[in-house]
Amino acid sequence: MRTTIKDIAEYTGFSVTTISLVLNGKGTKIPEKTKQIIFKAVEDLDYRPNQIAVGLVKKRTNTIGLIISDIRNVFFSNLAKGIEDECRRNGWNLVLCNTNDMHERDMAYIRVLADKGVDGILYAMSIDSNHEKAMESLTLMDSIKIPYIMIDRTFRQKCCHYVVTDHEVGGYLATKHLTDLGHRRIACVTGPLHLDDSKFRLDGYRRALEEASIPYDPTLIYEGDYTVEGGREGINKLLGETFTAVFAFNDMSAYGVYNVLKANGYNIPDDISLVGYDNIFFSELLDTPLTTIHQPIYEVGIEATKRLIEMNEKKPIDKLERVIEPYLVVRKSTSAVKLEKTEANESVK
Amino acid sequence: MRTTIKDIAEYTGFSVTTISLVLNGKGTKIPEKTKQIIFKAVEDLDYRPNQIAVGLVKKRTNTIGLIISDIRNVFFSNLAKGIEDECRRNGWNLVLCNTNDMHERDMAYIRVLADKGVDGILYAMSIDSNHEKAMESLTLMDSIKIPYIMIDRTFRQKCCHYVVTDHEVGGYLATKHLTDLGHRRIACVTGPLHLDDSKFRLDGYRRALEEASIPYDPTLIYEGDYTVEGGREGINKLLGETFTAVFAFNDMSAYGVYNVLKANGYNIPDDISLVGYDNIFFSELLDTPLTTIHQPIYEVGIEATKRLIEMNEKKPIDKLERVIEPYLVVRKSTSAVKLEKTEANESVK
DNA sequence: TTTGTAAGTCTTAACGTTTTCATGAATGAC
DNA sequence: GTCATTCATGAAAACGTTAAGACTTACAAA
Repeated sequence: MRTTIKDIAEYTGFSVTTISLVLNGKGTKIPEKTKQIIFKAVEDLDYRPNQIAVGLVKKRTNTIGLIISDIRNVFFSNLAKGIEDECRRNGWNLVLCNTNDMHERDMAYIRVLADKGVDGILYAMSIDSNHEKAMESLTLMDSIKIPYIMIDRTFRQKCCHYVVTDHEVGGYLATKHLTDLGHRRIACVTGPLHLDDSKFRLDGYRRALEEASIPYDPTLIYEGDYTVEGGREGINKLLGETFTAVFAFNDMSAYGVYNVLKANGYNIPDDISLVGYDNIFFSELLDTPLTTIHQPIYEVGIEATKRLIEMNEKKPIDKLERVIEPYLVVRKSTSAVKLEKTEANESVK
Repeated sequence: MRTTIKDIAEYTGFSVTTISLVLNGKGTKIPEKTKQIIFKAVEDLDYRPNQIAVGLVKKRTNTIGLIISDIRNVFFSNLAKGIEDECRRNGWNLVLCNTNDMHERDMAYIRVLADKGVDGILYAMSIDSNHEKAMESLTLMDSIKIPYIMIDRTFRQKCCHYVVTDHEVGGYLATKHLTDLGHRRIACVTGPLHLDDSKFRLDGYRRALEEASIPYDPTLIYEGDYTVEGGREGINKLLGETFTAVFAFNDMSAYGVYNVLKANGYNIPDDISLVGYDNIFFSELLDTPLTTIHQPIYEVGIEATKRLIEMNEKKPIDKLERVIEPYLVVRKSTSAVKLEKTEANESVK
């Protein structure tokens, strides 16, 4: 079978301790000659330490667990890539867990990862987690005593480490861009509003509205679910109202809006402006490239991973609250509101 | 710290052996009463076996390693989802490795996965692997004695297990669809032609051409690299030739072709028909939804994972050669060739 | 000569399980 | 009443490492 440290010991005539010492750079008292013999043997026999055995005694696996809803979601695969890239740079590994946004899977995976002895968990909570469920999974997290960082989504009721983008600012930037273009009736297709990220984006939307002295009109808000289909349904509902712009809370639902709008003969942006959120790379490939909010999600992955690894190296951190700023990417799906349009809306108002 | 089996032993007064026996369902001789006591203790103390220790003695980790180029690639994230879903169903886990298509990373990850004691590896070889490199990584694979299955890409020179889609048939279906529509000058933006998958797709293209008695014209072939940018470059080069249809060897490069074509004032499909390959979800969202070849890649993931797990359960399989059939998805980017166009081309010819 | 120190190496326990084999008690057959 | 068998359980080794500490030997200082 595989070469073990005992094989090296026999081969060289030294004890396993000496081998271990040398190989772990702790052989300060070991003369160069002995080291050379050992290194040569390692080479000859192609020895590499069994990491399971190492893990058992060191209680370290250099492994991170990532819990997300679905890796097929471009948002999450970007995140995962950032995480894995940073892992590799540090000689760590990543185990991937998809929950399909089901709370019980969050729970199951947290336990499994603990059993596997991962050294840290990056956690994007399931979308179906209400207050109680969120509390339950975070309590479980705390109980297993493994460092963890919440990514993308926070849960304000509980104090935990997190690395997120500033959803409020993102919502604000998207909306301000539209108000700056003269839009006053701006429809929203949001994400699930029990989620902090959606809530914050809506806060940003309202702030921008206020700044432009535009009253908040709840009839222009449709609570979606971050899917293309949700976007389609949302805009179909919304089409009964009057508006000159739509702010979709992620690019996927923006695609749904985009499709339905075009299918109904609307011109984007001449008739209706559209802004998305996420800046998925597909968004620039659309016939009318999408104006959107760029979330540096790859960077969130890197940052969170760095911190998680740090937590294992150094003493525990007080409280990690890292907020990364999103920014607006203007493309072709937004334009200044047409005068006639504005008048038409004014009259309806 | 964490509850260990010793804690359960102390708590119940039984030995660790008895606990282990009961918990592993091997306590045939252990009376029901004892079992109840032990189960209760496990419940009370919230005991779960340390999988690292289990792994060390059983030499099983119930973990699969996945080596791909980049999880951000929608193709691979679909694959990964299939794999992870099947893993979960079997109580297995997935460790994700991105190589960015660099051969040395293939090599490094293979070793790391072996060190970590994974029970199987799913391997999509790096795109930069020439014959020699491919041989090198497969030799390494063989040497670590861990079951592995090649996915998506094969390497004909070496006999290994694989689960792939039928690229030849895919290339044939795409091309036949175009010849059926009357196209006779069909340009290709291929993938890297040292890869079997690209080679096979081209074979399929030629077969369809032959069937329609159309001579193969190398000037219509551009060797791309499966990226949007590659698609752009390809079509720009190709625009010097005359053709009425383009077959892009994946959807990503089809997007590049699509963009450039539209930017140059061509109408799709009236002026030029376009067919892609992969059926990425985004393809149906384009203003002109893309006709493409659907690769059941999620299913490839499931199938490969099933087999890999089987290999661990049962005796080794002779040779796994599973080919999953792709199929054509007709959307709006292809149409019958216009008569005038055909004449124009004929005259050029 | 004794004592101390350092160099070079090894013995042993530990990590948390599973598994082989042993042991003692109870039961049943003769 | 003896022996064999079954039942119920436990001791100990093993998995492949690391690490605390012990043990030699050599040499220098007192």
